[in-house]
Amino acid sequence: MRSQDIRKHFLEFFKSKNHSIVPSAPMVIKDDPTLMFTNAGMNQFKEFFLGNGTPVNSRVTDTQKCLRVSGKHNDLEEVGKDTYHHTMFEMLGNWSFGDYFKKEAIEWAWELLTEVYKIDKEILYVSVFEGNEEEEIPVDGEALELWKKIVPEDRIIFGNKKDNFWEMGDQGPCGPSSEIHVDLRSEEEKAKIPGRELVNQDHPLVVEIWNLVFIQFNRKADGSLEKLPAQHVDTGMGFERLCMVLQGVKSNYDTDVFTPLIKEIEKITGSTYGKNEETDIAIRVIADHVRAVAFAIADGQLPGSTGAGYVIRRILRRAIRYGFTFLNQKEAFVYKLVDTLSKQMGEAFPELRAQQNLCENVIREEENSFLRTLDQGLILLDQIMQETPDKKVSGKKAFELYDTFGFPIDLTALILGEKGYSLDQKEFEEELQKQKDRSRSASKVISGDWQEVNAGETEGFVGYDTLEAEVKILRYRKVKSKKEGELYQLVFDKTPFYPEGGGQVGDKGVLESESGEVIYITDTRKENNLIIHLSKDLPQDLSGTFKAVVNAARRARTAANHSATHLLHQALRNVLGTHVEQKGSMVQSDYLRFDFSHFSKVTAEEIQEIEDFVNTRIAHKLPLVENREMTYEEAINDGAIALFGEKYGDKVRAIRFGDSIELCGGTHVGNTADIWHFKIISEGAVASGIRRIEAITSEAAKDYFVSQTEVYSEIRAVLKNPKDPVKAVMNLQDENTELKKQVEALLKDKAKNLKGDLKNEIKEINGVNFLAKKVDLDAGGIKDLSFQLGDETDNLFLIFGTEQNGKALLSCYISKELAAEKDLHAGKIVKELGKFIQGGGGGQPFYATAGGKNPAGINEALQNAEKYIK
RNA sequence: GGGGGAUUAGCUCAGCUGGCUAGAGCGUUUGGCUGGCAGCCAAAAGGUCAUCGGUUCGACUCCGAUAUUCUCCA
Repeated sequence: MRSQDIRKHFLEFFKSKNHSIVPSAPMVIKDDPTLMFTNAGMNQFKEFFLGNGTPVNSRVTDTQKCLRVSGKHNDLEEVGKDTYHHTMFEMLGNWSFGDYFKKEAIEWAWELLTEVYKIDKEILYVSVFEGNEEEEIPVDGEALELWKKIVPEDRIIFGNKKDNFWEMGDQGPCGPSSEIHVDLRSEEEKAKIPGRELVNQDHPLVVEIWNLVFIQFNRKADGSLEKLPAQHVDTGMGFERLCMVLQGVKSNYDTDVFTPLIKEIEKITGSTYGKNEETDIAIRVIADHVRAVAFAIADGQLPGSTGAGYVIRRILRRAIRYGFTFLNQKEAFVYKLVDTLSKQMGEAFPELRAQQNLCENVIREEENSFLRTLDQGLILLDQIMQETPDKKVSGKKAFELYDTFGFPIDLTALILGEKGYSLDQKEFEEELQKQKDRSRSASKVISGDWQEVNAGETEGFVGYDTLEAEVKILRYRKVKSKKEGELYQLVFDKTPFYPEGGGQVGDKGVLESESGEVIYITDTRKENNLIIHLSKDLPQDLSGTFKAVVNAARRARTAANHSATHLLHQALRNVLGTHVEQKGSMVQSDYLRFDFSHFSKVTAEEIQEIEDFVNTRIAHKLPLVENREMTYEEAINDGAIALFGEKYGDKVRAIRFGDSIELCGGTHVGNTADIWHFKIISEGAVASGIRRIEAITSEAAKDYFVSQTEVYSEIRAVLKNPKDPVKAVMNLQDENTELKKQVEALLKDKAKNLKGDLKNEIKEINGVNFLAKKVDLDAGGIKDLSFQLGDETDNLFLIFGTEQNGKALLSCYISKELAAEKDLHAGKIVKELGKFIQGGGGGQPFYATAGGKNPAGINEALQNAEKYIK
């Protein structure tokens, strides 16, 4: 069965059991601070488990693209070494939100595997949670009884808390799980060791394929469990593993999910899969990683140096590294695989096809830049080896190479090994750990339990139409972090405060109690679909009704910037072409930032055209037309622009100004006239194929023009109001360089004369050409003069003194030969003479200077100089 | 968000613990030689040593801040 059909059959099966098929959520998570990537099928439904939202259908099924790069069962560094771990994978799942529970979940899972996919019942094992005495959780007897009806008891295994009790995190919904395992070993192997002894033992051919989680508890901050009012089912089946089972192969990489990629890698790199273990690992690493990276980029996540972008960069660099070392790829090649991937998976995931061009460009650029890093690192490593005669390279050195210059540690170890050097791995690990501890303590967040104040559900955001509302506090908690200190997070029954999202910053404002107490709301965010208000303090009395008031001026400026962002988007597509796609935006009160795909610099003329386009629409006073109750399809049919990598609900909000229609949850002005004016202040690149425009509107634009005008008039005033200021400045510059040249020539002339005069004053004393004199030159001039005289006269001993800005300066020059011959040291001499001018000094044997605060002593110092050659 | 590094000629970079009058290669210009594949030889031009401040007799070098950039960690 082809992988495409395996996926289809799964979804169809649950559709026949009254489940709605929903699309995969984006792999990159945008508005959940606790998670960077979707790492399990349940992520997009988290809000339903937490009770923060209600699903349209209580039965849902999907295939979810997931990314795992850390965690108990998957470390990035392990992927590729075996045949069954991945960074990016698909998770097939079926879900019940307070609907069916263990009975149906278990029976349907068995039916699908054995009757639809026709997997031999004899090779399947199931596990049931054995209970945990410490936490007083009983054995999952319910699941056990259900399984007993289907499976012979000798194929039911009891699992401990680690394997069979599922938790989302330290806090939140959790519950026991039942896993289905499959034994793919040969008959001989099975005869030697029974399959049930290998379940959960990390055997590559005895693997878990489906995990059925029964969510029935909530874990509180103190570690205790409470029963949930509604019970849920959350299942996940690894798509790639299922394909392995159904296609009768022994490795995920032998399924048709991976074979096209592997063939292409063989072709590009001229290597063969299946002959050499090192080569195989490299090929698997690349095949796996290119999927993860391409999907992430298609979801809008570019490789970068922070957060999710950094994870993507690391994955891609690992692929490059393996290609570099084991497949001898010294030039960019990973990007060439995107085409194959897009052909193969573009049907199930159309974003891949749409973003193919971008994916290729971004990956190629990233490859080139990393190959440069590697080159640089190789040179540095060579240097380290030269500086290490005992051939024992310290972990500190290797860490520096890794930490500061980005040179991978495994490459360091490999090269050192080849050259017969050893590496202190332990010290390296220690250094790494230190760095981790530093970072962790800097970003640690401690959150307390939610304290309920008023019961009830929250209505959510009501601030499209109003900036003020009478609200009640539903719950609050205290959060402590190094960055922000102690803060309170408050949840209201409804709120006019816009939470940070869709690129727009969260609102600020105040909360007024009936008694007149005022609490400042410093920011508003969204977590698991819950709107959270941040404040430094809590009101004295939490129970009453409060007036929540948004900072209106700030919101108005933000709204102007957000609406301008839409017009800018439209302008870009008009002026530059429809290949322009939004790749990110940041809408604040004082400026806006817009990233978009475009492959060349936007010219000054185009910038002008874009500004004009937007300002024309501002001048046309286009009213806001808002539709909050459209379906996604209706909006798209109307011509609305949706964003890749964005998760849309079943009802969307469309924002329209004239011909600009976008799906958007942000706040906007009522009429484009409220934007006043739009001005681009910068344009530049953020990544290959991605450009960034920064712009300002309304008051900020006014301020900009005012300050620019001020600077301009100041310049004019300084230049005495010339007709053409630009020409005036250019004249000044020309004149300046001309004068500089003249001064230089004059000074040279002067020095020449002075030099001639001084030369005549040189006296021979004891075979040494000696001169001690006060001159009127600065430190640089004296040095110049000294060396010039030194070039022309042998056996020279010079002492110059000068007064500069009320301070005394002495300098001493001694011909090199003379210094060596007579054992003279200018530095020592000048130090001794320095006491006459109340100062100190030093330098080399042949030239030294001293400074002091007593210019009156210069003459005395000069008189004393002669004794050094007597 | 936290740490580390870098910023020197048009380009790629040296310049060690403060003091050799800031250098090299490539490139540019000029002159000479030469029948090519990076032609050869000679000479010259080209630098606010990122910016600002501090320490010092003296700062490219040490310290602090800023900007830009690379990199690791979260």
